[in-house]
Formats: sequence, structure tokens, C-alpha cells
Amino acid sequence: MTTIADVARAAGVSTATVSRALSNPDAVSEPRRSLVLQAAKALGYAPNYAAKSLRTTRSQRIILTVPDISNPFFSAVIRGAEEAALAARYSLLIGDTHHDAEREEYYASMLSRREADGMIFLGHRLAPTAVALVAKEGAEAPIVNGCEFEPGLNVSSVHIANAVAAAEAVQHLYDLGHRRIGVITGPLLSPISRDRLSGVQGAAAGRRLWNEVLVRTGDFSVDSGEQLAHELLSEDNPPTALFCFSDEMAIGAIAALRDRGLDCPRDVSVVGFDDIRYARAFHPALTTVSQPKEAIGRKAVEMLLDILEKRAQGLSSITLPHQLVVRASTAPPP
Amino acid sequence: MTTIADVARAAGVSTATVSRALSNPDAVSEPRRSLVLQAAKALGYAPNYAAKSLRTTRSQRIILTVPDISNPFFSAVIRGAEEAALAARYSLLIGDTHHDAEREEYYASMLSRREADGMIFLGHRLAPTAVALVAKEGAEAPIVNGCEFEPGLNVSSVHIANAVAAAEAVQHLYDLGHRRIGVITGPLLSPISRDRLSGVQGAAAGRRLWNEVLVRTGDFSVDSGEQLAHELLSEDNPPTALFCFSDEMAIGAIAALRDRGLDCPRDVSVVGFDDIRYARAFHPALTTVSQPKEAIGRKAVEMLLDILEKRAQGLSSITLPHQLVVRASTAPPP
DNA sequence: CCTCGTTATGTAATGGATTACATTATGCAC
DNA sequence: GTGCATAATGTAATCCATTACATAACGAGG
Repeated sequence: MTTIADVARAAGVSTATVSRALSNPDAVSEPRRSLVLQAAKALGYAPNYAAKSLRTTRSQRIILTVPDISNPFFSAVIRGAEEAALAARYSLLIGDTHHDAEREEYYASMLSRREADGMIFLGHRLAPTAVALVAKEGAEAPIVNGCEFEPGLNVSSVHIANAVAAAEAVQHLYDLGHRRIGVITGPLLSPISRDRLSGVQGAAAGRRLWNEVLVRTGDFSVDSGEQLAHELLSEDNPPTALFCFSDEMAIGAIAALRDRGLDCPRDVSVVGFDDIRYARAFHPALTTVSQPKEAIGRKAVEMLLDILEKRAQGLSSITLPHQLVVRASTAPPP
Repeated sequence: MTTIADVARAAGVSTATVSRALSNPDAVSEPRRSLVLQAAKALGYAPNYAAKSLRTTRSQRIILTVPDISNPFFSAVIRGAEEAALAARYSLLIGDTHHDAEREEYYASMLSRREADGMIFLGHRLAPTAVALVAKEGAEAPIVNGCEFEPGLNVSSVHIANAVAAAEAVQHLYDLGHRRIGVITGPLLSPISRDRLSGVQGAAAGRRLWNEVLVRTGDFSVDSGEQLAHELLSEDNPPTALFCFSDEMAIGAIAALRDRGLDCPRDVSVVGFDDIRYARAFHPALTTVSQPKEAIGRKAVEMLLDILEKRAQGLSSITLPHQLVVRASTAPPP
């Protein structure tokens, strides 16, 4: 492997000059600069990353943890984050936690090892190591929460107005004429689900539908959507519309309807959440709350960079715009 | 930040002993070992990653590039790869190339910077830096190709028997009674598509269907599936079945059918490829060639580790089993 | 022609761990 | 009790780039 000393020798200059020519070209006079650049190219020199990082105490790296990388909602967020990271010459390390606390802890420990300069976590739980860091450094801790907003964690976050979005979804169903609605939430441990649920309940209360909202708790998966839709439709007085807190659960719910010989949207309307890339192509095309997935990723990285580069002033919590996208899975009740 | 020297001081031993106690415990006597461990814990010590990596010339990191991280096929492969990497105490850096040569090159350059010990690429193109490395180190070059198999690249690879799988799909349609088949391939630059196409053509030739196979070249996306299905169905003598080289294109094709007032599978059968996580939940549930996605990722990492740990003997090219999964999108022709 | 400020370059310290080699302690055989 | 092998520990070199500080070169102003 070629080192900076090899290049210096080849170009007949000191290592300091090589370093400068490569990372701070203005500090070197023209003749030497091109001499160095030429030598570096000829030798195929690339600065050793570990050495650089050791010396500068910067890894130029961000760790992003997701509960499930193969969920297209998360992978879209990742895409936006990678974009922004790359633009700022950072690289993005992705950790799939499988909702497992041990893995969360492992990824968080990368911060203590200086393996990453900062961390973005998509989820609602913060690993102990990271909690300790927040306790110690407060708003300076290089940790940002994406998608969720859990005030108790004391970290900056980017998310949509979940309660508002959920209320809009209920309003849409109400406007179509639905008066009895089934809701399939995600785990209520997560603020994302609690916020959406409170939005639903607020909207229902406003419209005196309080007793007409049936709630089931799912886990965002297709299977749980399917199973809980069956439950809801087996009620004595079944709902005419289902609002699922993820598109995957909506897809599961529609499968359940089909199983029961019901048509969506003719017999039962279904609203999803997220607007994943298949929501449009699915049949029926899903009515869903669209989250600005790439933008969430991008913004999370930008916020983290603000912290890392000391531009941030205290904690911030940013709300990005969502949009109810009405497609073919909702219609007036029969 | 606590360093090894801090721990050594606290425990009253040398830094060498601390290092040994942590990474090679057997080399240290019991009383000191626990002394060190205790001190390390009390101080919250974690070895600086860059320093370790500089000294050992190992980054314990693998870079995995994918053309599109939000494609659930790729994210499933990633999942498997992360699994295997973590188990071997490596971490996985993921690079989304967006099919862009410049990004591919950027990620490949991580090898020269020793930012990663090895690289796995899902795709058919190898960045110049990586090609140079292969030219120089041959089978020792820490580079593995996942999903595709391009002999000219001289790298080890993991994939399924694409030609065989495609032939099976055609056979399935033939068995159902289809005699005129439309095929929507991926870009023919990639061996994956060429292999599948030759499988299709072989099967067609064997059954004297040579002139009954209409081929269109897509790009694996939902949109191209939709558009090309329209083209195929506008033919004078339209096919009664479509075989798409990705589930996404199959989903697009089914949308096109619906647009034209045709039902899948009653009027036209559709076969996909990959068995992404929505293939089952989609309506109609897709008949598709299932690839062992997680296993491909896992195996690719294992092969790379074999190279990195000098266990590999020359190049290898591993074929994992695929399976034609028959669901609801195929039926006899009308 | 000297001095001072500026620019360009070089020298060497530095970052934090690992590990070859040197040294000391321990145990066993005779 | 001595000698020797073995185990435990310490000392210090090493990995490679960056950068503070020192030095040299140069031009301008007096």
C-alpha cells in the first residue's frame, strides 16, 4: 500500500506538502501542487482512512439504525439520508436492529468507539449508551430521531404531524359517509402510534363518533393487518371502514376482506399510512397518508450535521408536511 | 474521551496489559484481568476504532453496494448480508449507487483507503478501481458479486441458476396450456437478464414455441412493466401469458391488464421473478420465481470472509436453489 | 542594504491502540 | 538450592496522516 511518504519521496517534497496539496491545495504553490498530484496519481495513492480519522478525531461517518431495512418505508428514508450524507462527504453506516435491544446497543456503541460521529435512529427507543451520552452532553449529543418524536428522550427529531394526519384520514372517511370505523394501530409503546391514535380519537370526539371507533393494536406487519381486520369484521356491528397505521397492515387488511368475500372499497374502505412505493400499484390503489420519506431522511442528516458542526442551537423538533393521498381503496359505505 | 492509558493508570497496569485483558483475556492473569475490566467499565472505556484499525490494518468492515436500496429484493439481500457480517464481527457499510458509475467508483475507492476490507456488489458492473484491484490481486481481491454472474469480471459470485429458473417458468406456462408468451426482461447489459432470456429461449425452442415468444426489454421497474405489457397486448396476436423478470414489472403488467379491462389470471397469466415480500399479499398473489434473497446476502459475505481470511482457494461461483412458487396470477388461457 | 511581513516548505509531535521484544516472576526437576 | 522453562507483565516501536511550530525565501518599504 502506498503511503504519504512514498508520494512525498516520488515528488521530492515533504509529507506535509503532500498532505496540504491534497486536502488544502491553496496552501501549496502551483509547481509543487501539480508535482504532488501527479505523483499521487501515478502511485495510486489514497490517504489511509484510519490514520486520517485517528488524527482528525473525525470519522466522517453517520450510523443510521432502522428496525427493518426491508420495509420500503424505511428504505426510502435511508435513501434520502444517504443522499444528504454523501453530499456533505459523510458516509452512512446502516444498522438493522430487528427491534432488538442488543443490536441497538451495539450500534450506539459505535459512537463511543468513535466509529461514527453521530447517530440517527428510526424508532422510539434509545439504547442505554446513547441515553447516557444525551444525559452527559444534552443537546450537543450527536443523536437525532427520525420519524418519531418522544419528548422524554431529549433528542432532536424530524417527523410529520401524526395526530393531524390521522385526524385527516378519519375526516376523509367521515366525509365519505362512514360512521363506524375500525382502527389498526402499531404498538402503543411508540409515540407514533399514540399520536395517531389520539388524532383519531380527537376527530371522532369532534364528530360524536366516540363510541364508533374500534381499536386494535397491530405491529405494522401485513400479517397483523390481516388478522386484526378479521377480528374487526367479525364484530356484531362491523365497521364500514378500516384505518391502518401502515400500508403493510392495509395490504393485509384488504387480503382479509378478500378472504371474507368482501370487496374493497365497495363493501369496506381501507386507509393506509406511509405511501410506500407499492401503494399506488397495489389493487385497489391505496388511499393513504403520504409521508415525505426521503425528506425525513435528508432532514435528519442535516440536523445531525448541524449538531456536529456546532451550528445547532438547542434541541429542535421539525415537522414536515404530510398529505392524504386519495386513491381507490376508499369509497362511500354500501 | 477515555483512552487505554487512562484505564491502565486506573488499574495500575501497563497499556499492554489493558489491551490484552480486553482482546486476548487468556494472556492475562485473573486478578489483573478483572481489575482491568472493572476499571474499563468504570471509566466507560471503548477502544478507539481508528487507532485499532490503523494498527491492525483491518477495518472489520464490508462495503455492500446496491443499485436501489428501496427495492425490497435488494433490501432482503442486505438483511442476510448484515446478519452474516455481524455474526463475524464485521459491520456492513451500505452504498446505494442509483446505477450511477461515479458512486460505484466512490464506494470502490473505500477499499484503497482501507475504509473497508472487502466489497460485495449487487449488479453487473464493477468500478474501475475495483477492476484494477482484481487485475492486480486476482482471486485474492476481496470482491464478491452478488446475484449476478459475469465471468469476464473474474470475481467470485453467488446467484441462482437464472436460465434454469426462467425455463421452469416457461414450462409452467406451457403446462397450463399457454402457447404464446410475452417476456419482459431487464436491461440486456446485465447477465442476469441475458441468462434468463436464454433460459426462456431454450425452453421455447424445445417446445417449438420459438416464434411464439415476444420479447421486450424493460428496466425492472413497475413503470416499465406497465408500459411494455401495454405494448405486448397491443400486438395483433397478443400473448396469453407474460413472464416478467422482476416482481415489480409483474405488478406493473397486472396494472396494465386491469387498465385494459383484462383480468389476471382469467384473461392473461403473469409470472414474476424474485418473490419480494409483497408477492404473496398482492392481488392476485404472484406466481413467481423465488430467489433465496437472505441466503444470497449471507453467502456473499461468507465468501468474502473466506477471501479475507485466506481460506478461499481461487475463484468460486456458487449457485443457490431457487423455486417456482405458483400462486394466483397464472391459470390456463381463456 | 536592512528589516519586516508574507508565503512556502519542512520538521517533528501527535492521535490511540497493538504487539514484538525484553524483562521479571513463578514453578518444577534435580 | 540452582537452573531452566514457562507464564505474566512491561517498554517502546509501530501504523499513517495531519498540523503546530520552526525555518527559509522572497519582495516591499524605508
